[in-house]
Amino acid sequence: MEKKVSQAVIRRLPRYHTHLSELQDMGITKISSKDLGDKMGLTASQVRQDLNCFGGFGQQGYGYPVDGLLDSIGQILKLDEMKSAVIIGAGNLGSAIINNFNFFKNGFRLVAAFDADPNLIGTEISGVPVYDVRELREFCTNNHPDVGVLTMPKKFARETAGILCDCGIRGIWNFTNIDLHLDIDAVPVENVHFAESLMVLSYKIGEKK
Amino acid sequence: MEKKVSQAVIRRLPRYHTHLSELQDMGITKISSKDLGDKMGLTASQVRQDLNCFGGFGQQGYGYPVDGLLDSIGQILKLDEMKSAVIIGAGNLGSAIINNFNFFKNGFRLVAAFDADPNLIGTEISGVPVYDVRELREFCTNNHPDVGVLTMPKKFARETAGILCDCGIRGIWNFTNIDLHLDIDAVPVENVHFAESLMVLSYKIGEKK
DNA sequence: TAGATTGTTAATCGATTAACAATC
DNA sequence: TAGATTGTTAATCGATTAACAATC
Repeated sequence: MEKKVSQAVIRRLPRYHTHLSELQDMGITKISSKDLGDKMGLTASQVRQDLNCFGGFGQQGYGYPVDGLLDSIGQILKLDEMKSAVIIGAGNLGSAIINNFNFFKNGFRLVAAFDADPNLIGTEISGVPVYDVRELREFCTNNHPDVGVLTMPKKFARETAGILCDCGIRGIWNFTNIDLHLDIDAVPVENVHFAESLMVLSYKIGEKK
Repeated sequence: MEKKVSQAVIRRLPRYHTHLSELQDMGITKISSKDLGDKMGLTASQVRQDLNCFGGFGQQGYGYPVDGLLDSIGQILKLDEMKSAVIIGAGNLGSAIINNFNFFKNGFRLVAAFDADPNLIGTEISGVPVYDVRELREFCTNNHPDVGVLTMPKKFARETAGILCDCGIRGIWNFTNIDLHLDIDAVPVENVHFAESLMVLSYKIGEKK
């Protein structure tokens, strides 16, 4: 497992996980690299290369066991190690994520939300308490959450990311339209940029004409 | 402009747009490929290669004019051509997107929302009327929206995508955790997969340890 | 055993980086 | 003019695909 795994492979891992889950739900117990590749739009060769970055999960002449492979990928993605998260920004987007997103299924427990709005502070959203954002630093110092979810207005994003990093956050899940990519090299950042995604769609539509 | 532009370049275009906007807001009028690359975490060479897929926007010995380049990239992304969109699913996530996301800024007008909940049907969310999802097909046939935004429960995603394609939709912006990539080759799909993003973050955190 | 399909090495393809002449 | 920086070609690097021996 000592070869360096490329970014491209890492980004495909969650897709393997999703598709294998689907197969499991359908009661399928084994799958060949050919069939899995067809389902995902990859070549059989690529599927085998990808999986072999992490180990030999298959069996010659047979294929891959769905259950076993799903478990293994879950472990590679560390979905089995429970982590804690806080969310900063409990407005529309923040509360939508709190209410809708299944943190637990992805190995996370959402322990607290933070906001500046006095009408929200002190309430609960789907069982998650909303605290005053001014208490963020103290809370993190005491409770060292693993991940910070950024759903506040983007002008506060850098400042908030700074506080989280000060307190030893291990990762940032960024929903603001700001490029946090490079600023904080030490802490991994994953961006969910709605606008970028829609712009790409706009471009693709233009190409079709 | 006849060279085929790679997927990798296309995905960087929105980032150029975002960063150039930022520069413009700061009152900066020109930028070199070196400085823009530093800001974005790319090499100067890559910046020049990327931009030259679409034309020579710079000037030797000077650099790139921020305003002009921003405009040009906006045109490449077709942000200047107004398109219409409908959103299917006006629950938590759907309403969060309706309320928060600036469609107009990205060249879109959100003309209608659809839902199955009788409590929502007939209401308005941020000025967008919510219709019965059973009227989706008729509405699209009559109004031919350009893009469909999928924010309904994932079990209805494929069926809904089918209806939209029947009615000649030009693009799909998919927020459900389903891989619509390949099903409908003719219609471009852009996925916003929260879960995949968080799984990648989980993996990266695991790597750091 | 024969057929199927993996794991893995080699070949190809494409994307990034480096280099440099052109030119503002 | 001299300095800076582009546009573009060539070199390098990495990722995908093809091929095939190993083996279930």
